[in-house]
Amino acid sequence: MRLQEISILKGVKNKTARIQKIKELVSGGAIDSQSRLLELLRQSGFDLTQATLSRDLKRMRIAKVGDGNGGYVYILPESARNTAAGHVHGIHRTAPSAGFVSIDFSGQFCVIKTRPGYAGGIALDIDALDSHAVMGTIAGDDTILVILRENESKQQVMSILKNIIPSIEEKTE
Amino acid sequence: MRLQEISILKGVKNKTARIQKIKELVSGGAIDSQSRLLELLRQSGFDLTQATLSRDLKRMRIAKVGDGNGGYVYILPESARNTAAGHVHGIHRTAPSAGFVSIDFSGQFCVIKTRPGYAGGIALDIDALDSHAVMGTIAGDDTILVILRENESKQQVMSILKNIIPSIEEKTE
DNA sequence: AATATATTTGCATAAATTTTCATTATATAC
DNA sequence: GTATATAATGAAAATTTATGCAAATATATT
Repeated sequence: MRLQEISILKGVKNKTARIQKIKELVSGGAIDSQSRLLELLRQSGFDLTQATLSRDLKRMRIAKVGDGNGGYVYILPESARNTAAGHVHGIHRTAPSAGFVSIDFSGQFCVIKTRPGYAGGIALDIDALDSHAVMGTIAGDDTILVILRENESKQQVMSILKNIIPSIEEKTE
Repeated sequence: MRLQEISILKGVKNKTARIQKIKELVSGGAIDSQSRLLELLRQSGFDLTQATLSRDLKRMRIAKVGDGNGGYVYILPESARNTAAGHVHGIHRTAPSAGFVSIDFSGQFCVIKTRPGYAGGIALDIDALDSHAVMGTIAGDDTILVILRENESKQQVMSILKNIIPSIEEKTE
């Protein structure tokens, strides 16, 4: 039953999970080559080759750009605007969490409060993650409603949101 | 006088002009490789190698991304957001500079290139400044002609335009 | 003007990325 | 279940992109 077992393992660490992990790693802002990303994916238990990774990145529209400091960095589509020339800063580390105030769950809804004016920007960042767990967002001026897919746990959503709002961790743990 | 001649040519087609041309070509959205871009640049009279082009793109933070249709496209930093899957948003502040591509001066004229559709909006913003230095603007779809008053220096005009296009400084190198 | 300093560039090559091809897995229909 | 079509994947080749280095050019200083 060797083959069977292997196939089960592959089923667990499937494409969807891998894609999600790639998003997480890339949004961290510290990936400068596919080999590096591959390394990290393998450390997370994913088994794939660089060829597959290249195809994933192509489909996900993840791009490699100069980081303004002599190196390169991989970025998620929506995050690209942060890299616009003129912002001396690195890639994602800056503001997304600056406007964050609180987060709350109720059923399949998640309500995020922000400082006035920040809701739109943060909602865009959430959309940029393009997570399966997030069905959509609606942003006002200081509130974001995140509509989740059924069967997605709070924990799962939290770990996704952590990518753009690092301070969530401190606030909730 | 061979060397002399060459240096004169290089002076004419200098880095600044090349950078600008690259922006124009890339914003056209039909570049899928550096060799293709190199080809077009050469057709425009620029003489450079792929190595230089690679370094230009790195500095300009131009990125290559999957085009969602099996191929790749090079994109300008600001354009990156166009590649995202469409979601409905409430409020989102977009800097007026989002559509800005390049700026050039010739005598009392200033020509601003924008991404398609942005010229009108940016021209409105320029008009709104109601600056004495700006006599008037004429906008097409992706180009704005700004007519300046005599005796107004480029620097002066630049510093005025910076109010609505903060990234001008870096963008024009 | 001459010298020193920094920047830009091309060439050759290295490194990274993409694609082709063959194979295996997954889903669909019967 | 078996057969057929579709999609995913790895290995290696092909292509594309990045870089070390030296020469050329531009910039600043005296």
